Order: sequence, then C-alpha cells, then structure tokens
Amino acid sequence: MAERKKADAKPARGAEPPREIRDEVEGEASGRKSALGYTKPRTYEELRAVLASGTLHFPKRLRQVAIFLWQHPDDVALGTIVQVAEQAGVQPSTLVRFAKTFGFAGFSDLQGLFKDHVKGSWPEARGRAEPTSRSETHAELHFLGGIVAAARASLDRIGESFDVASFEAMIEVLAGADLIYLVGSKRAFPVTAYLSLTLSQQGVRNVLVDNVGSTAFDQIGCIGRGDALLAVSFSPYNSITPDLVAVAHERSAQIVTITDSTFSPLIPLSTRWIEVIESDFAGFRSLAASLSVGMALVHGVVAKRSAGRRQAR
Amino acid sequence: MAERKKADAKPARGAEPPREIRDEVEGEASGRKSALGYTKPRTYEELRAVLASGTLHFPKRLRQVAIFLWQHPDDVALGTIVQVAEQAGVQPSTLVRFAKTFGFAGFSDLQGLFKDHVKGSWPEARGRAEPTSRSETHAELHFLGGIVAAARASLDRIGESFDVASFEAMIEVLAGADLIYLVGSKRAFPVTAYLSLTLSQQGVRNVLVDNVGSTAFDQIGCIGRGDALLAVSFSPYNSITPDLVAVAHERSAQIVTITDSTFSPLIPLSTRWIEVIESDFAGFRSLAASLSVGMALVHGVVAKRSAGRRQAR
DNA sequence: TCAAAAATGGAAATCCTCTTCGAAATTGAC
DNA sequence: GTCAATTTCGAAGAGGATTTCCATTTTTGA
Repeated sequence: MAERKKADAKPARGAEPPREIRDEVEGEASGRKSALGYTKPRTYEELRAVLASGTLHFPKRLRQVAIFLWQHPDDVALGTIVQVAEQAGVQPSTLVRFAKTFGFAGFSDLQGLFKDHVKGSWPEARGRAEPTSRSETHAELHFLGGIVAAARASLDRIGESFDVASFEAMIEVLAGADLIYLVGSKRAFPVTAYLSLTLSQQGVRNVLVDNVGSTAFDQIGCIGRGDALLAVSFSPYNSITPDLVAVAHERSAQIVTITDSTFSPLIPLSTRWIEVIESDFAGFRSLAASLSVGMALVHGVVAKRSAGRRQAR
Repeated sequence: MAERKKADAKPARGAEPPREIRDEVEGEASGRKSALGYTKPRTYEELRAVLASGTLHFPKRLRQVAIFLWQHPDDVALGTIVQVAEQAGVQPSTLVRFAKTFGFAGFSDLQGLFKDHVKGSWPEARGRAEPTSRSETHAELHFLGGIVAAARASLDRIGESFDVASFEAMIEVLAGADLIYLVGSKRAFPVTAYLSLTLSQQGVRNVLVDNVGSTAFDQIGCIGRGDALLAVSFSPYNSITPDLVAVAHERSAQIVTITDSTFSPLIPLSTRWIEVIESDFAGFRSLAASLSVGMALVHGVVAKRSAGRRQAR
C-alpha cells in the first residue's frame, strides 16, 4: 500500500480524463483547462456525491470501476490494487486511470479516502455478527450461510436507504398505465417473471417481454403513449434491456426502473427509478431485495387501481 | 501491503518468542518445544481472547504493541507497518517480532486478521436497519416492510430446521448427473430460471423446462437414466410439474425436489427432497429461502464437479 | 465507410513495504 | 561489577505493489 507523498501529477497523456468528464467539468467551471485537480474530492462523501450526480458519462471500464467503488467501499479500503481490480473485473491500470480522472495522484491517493471513511465509521461495529456459528462443520453449509447472509444484507439495505417519493411515484405511473410491460434480462428475468405472474393473478394485464423467439423488439414496438414499462436491470448493463427501454422511450411510453446503481443507462430514460443494491456471496448474487421491492410495487398498483375504481362509481 | 504466501518461518534467532511468553506457553501446553505455531489465532476474536487472558507477560515494547493492537484495531487493519509502528511508538521490526511470537509469518499475516474483522463487521455498522419505523405513515411502505419481514422470516427458517443430510445427498445426485433438467411452474419458475442461468454461467449444462411452445413433455421425454431432474414445487400442487416429474420418474431419471410441505405429490417420486417453507404477507409470497437454498445447491454441484475433475487427473 | 480520437490491456519500470539480520542496549543473576 | 541471556534498534536486501507507457482495440464524428 503505497502512500505516495508526491502530488506533482504531470500532465502525462494517460492522465487526461475521458472526454465526457472533461467537457462536464470545463462546462461547469468555465475555462479551467487543467482543472480536474480543483474538483478532487476531499472526503469519501464528496466522492460519493460526485459519482451520484449522475451527470458523468463514463466509458465502460471506468463505469465498472465507479459502480464497484460505490457498492464495495470496504473492499476498496482494505484491498490492494490488484485485489480490487480483480473483484471489479478490470485491470489495475484502469483503477489508476480512474483515480487520475478525479485528480488523485494515483490509486493509493484515492484509496486513502476509503480508508478514512471506514476508519471513521467503524467503532460502532465491534463484537457483533456471528453469521457462521454452526456452519463450520460442512463447507456447503457455510456457503448456504453466506448466501442467506447476503440476502439478509440486501433486505437490510432497503430499510436503510429507500426513496419513498420515487417509489410512490412509480406506483402512480404503473397504476395509471393502460398496459404494463415488464423487461428484465439475465439475473433480472426471474424478478420480472415473478412480478408478471403476480400482476396477472391480481388481474392486472401485463406483457412480460421474455424474448422467446427473439421477438422482444417486436413486442416493445407495440408499446404506446398510454402504456408503462417496468424495467429491472443490474450491472453490468450489457444485455438488451437498455436497447428495449430506448425503443419504449422513443415511443413515449412512461418508464420506471429498478436498478442497482445510479450509473445505469436506463436512468436517463426513466420517468422515475429506484435504487436497490443486492449483496452477493462468492459471486452468487441475491435477488431478495429486488423481489421485495417489486412485490411492493405490484401491491401498490393493485391497491391504487381498486381504490380508483371505487371512487369512479 | 504484502500478502506473502510463504509461511516457512525458519527458526531464526529473531523469531524466538520472548522468554516470559515461551515459559508461559510451555507451561500450559507442556512439552511443545516449537509450539507457538500451534497456538496461532485464526480469527481476530481468538487473538483478542489470547491478549485478554492477561497471563502473558510481555517485555516493554511488545506489551506496547499488544496494547495498541487492542485499542486501535481499525488503524492496524488500514495502515502500513510503518504507520502502525509510528502510532504505536515502536520499530517496524518490533511488529514483525510480535507477529512471529504468535506464530504468524509476519506482520502482513497478522494484519489479515484485522482486515477480515473490519470487513466482516463493517456493513452493519452504519445506521441499524429500522425497516418498519416510519412506515406507519404510508400504507405502501408498511406493505414493503411486511414483504421484507416475510423474506427475513423465510431465511430465518432455513437456519432453524435444515436437513443437511438430504441437502448433501441432493448435491451428490445432481453432481453425478449427465444432464440436469430443471422444472418449476408458476411461482417456482423464477427460482428455476435463476438456477438455470447460474448453472450455465458456471459451465454446468442444464435444460430449463419452461414449457414455451407447450413442449415441456417432449423435452422431459428425452430425459435418460444418467440424467437428474431438479423440481421446485409449492402448494397448491395443481400445475403440470407433478406430471412432468412423473414422466421423468418413469424414465428412471434421478429426481431431487425442493418443496414446501411433506404433502407434495413429488415426494414419493423423489430420490431426495428438502423442505423449504416460504412466509407470505397479505398473500404475497417470498422466494428468498428457495432461491438461497437453490443457489447453495448450485454451488455445491459446481464445487463437487470441479473436485471430481481434480481427482480424476 | 473511413479517419481521428479515446479508451483499454498488459508488461516494464519504479518505488515502497516488509522482512531479515547483526550490532548495541538492557536486564537480571551471581 | 561482571557476564550471559534477552530484547531492541536500524540499516540493507528481497519481494510486492503501484505506476507508467505504448501497442491495440473501440468509439466517435464526418
């Protein structure tokens, strides 16, 4: 863990920020050509605020980094650059590039913020958590314990930070829609599948865009102005979901999104969105939080619709 | 932060424990001449217990170290050896000596314990999860709280009663199968869909019997003696799942089942089965427990298969 | 479709950290 | 007070970790 003292970031080629970000910054702080140094976040919270602003358009790998930093601050604080790079699925050099983008001297400099943050917010944690009590005996039981813990952690996170306003606005949009389309690929598909089933059982007409027969775009092509689309999407956002949502957006449908970071490409297209972060264990990711929030959405839609019908009489 | 792999602590002169401690240990574990390695703590808690025992008489500098480790675990986890040494008021080499005293390969090895501890107990540290506190205000939030509580209850129940033997037998069956078929209708479908995805991502060939095009029976009709079928089924058992499983049974495939009661019609047909009970809230049922158990199964199968392959070489 | 610009991957170079080891200082027994 | 055993110090070497650089790939804009 190098704690380099020198901060004489030479304007080397590799140190230049990606274009979108440079434009962004120069646009805001008009005329500061070499200016990213000025915007270097001084605390973890500042960094988080910058990342969350959502106005930054990162290229693929840098976005991957941003998402990982957002979701695993403790791993960033405690790991080496190699470990962090592996977990984030990028090259070590990408992390350095990312750090320089924000005016840090290098990864170590950036990591300092995370260390300070962990140090500052840690003392409460002592002597808690016995998740692996009887699990020691069998390795597979240990894994089961980990998976369950991840699910629990995901559920806990809902309680900690939940955007009630967005959530209720999403219900509003879906309840007001003529027909509800559901889109979710890969990991998100089980979620949309369950929501679709539940909606149908509750008498709410809906279309699950499952891409059977590769007809997803044709299905979405029928979406109209009065319809709404519920998209569920997790990083990496490399499935067809963004493309499908883009089509719906063009056709002026209302779009509401459940996603796991503010960097989701769906957010700019969405009328309302809500962030749901799922924990994972050994790379196996929970769906517990997304399912819960999704079910609550469905319930809200059903409740609102039947309330509306009652009033209409 | 060097994560050294070699643990071949040669009995170099500097590595010998100070006299008081050696006496202490030899007194307790009578006769273990080279024994400090045996007492190497495996977790932070273990180390803390040893330090707390109070029976150890350290020389001045080493005592200084012990006190610092006790009082500033977070600084130990996050700092370099030089930083820790400075803060503790000792030489870096003293920290290494201290670590070796307890059988660690060096400071990095010791520090690993502190890192794990911080990592493990950190996420909980911020704002203690109060999911249903302000929920009273909004009806929909109350519902979300209920759904989350149901998911939690489902997860809790796994810990309470879990048939380990059946679970491991199921892994055995699936790992030994030529091809794995997955069957689950309605509510169970999201579970099988996610398991199918995960299996594929882990390189385990599988067939998700999704009944697209109403071809489920034709698909199952191809199952053979060397194959296995994982069925997921919840009450009421009125879907096509029992019929599909019956076909597989006739064709002498091995059948393992995740179900929610001993009355499931699948149980007589199954080689092994496991009970997973999902809680519900206002009729909206959780899938958290089934997904967790399913994922653990997948992981077990992957682990067992790769272990088998390793042995085969 | 092509050219230019940007972003990425990967290996070499550099720098720092951790560890080792001998010398100096301290302790305690006789 | 002296000697031997133990502990501490601090410099130097070995080994990683971080950073830099450039060839290659990807994206952007005309």
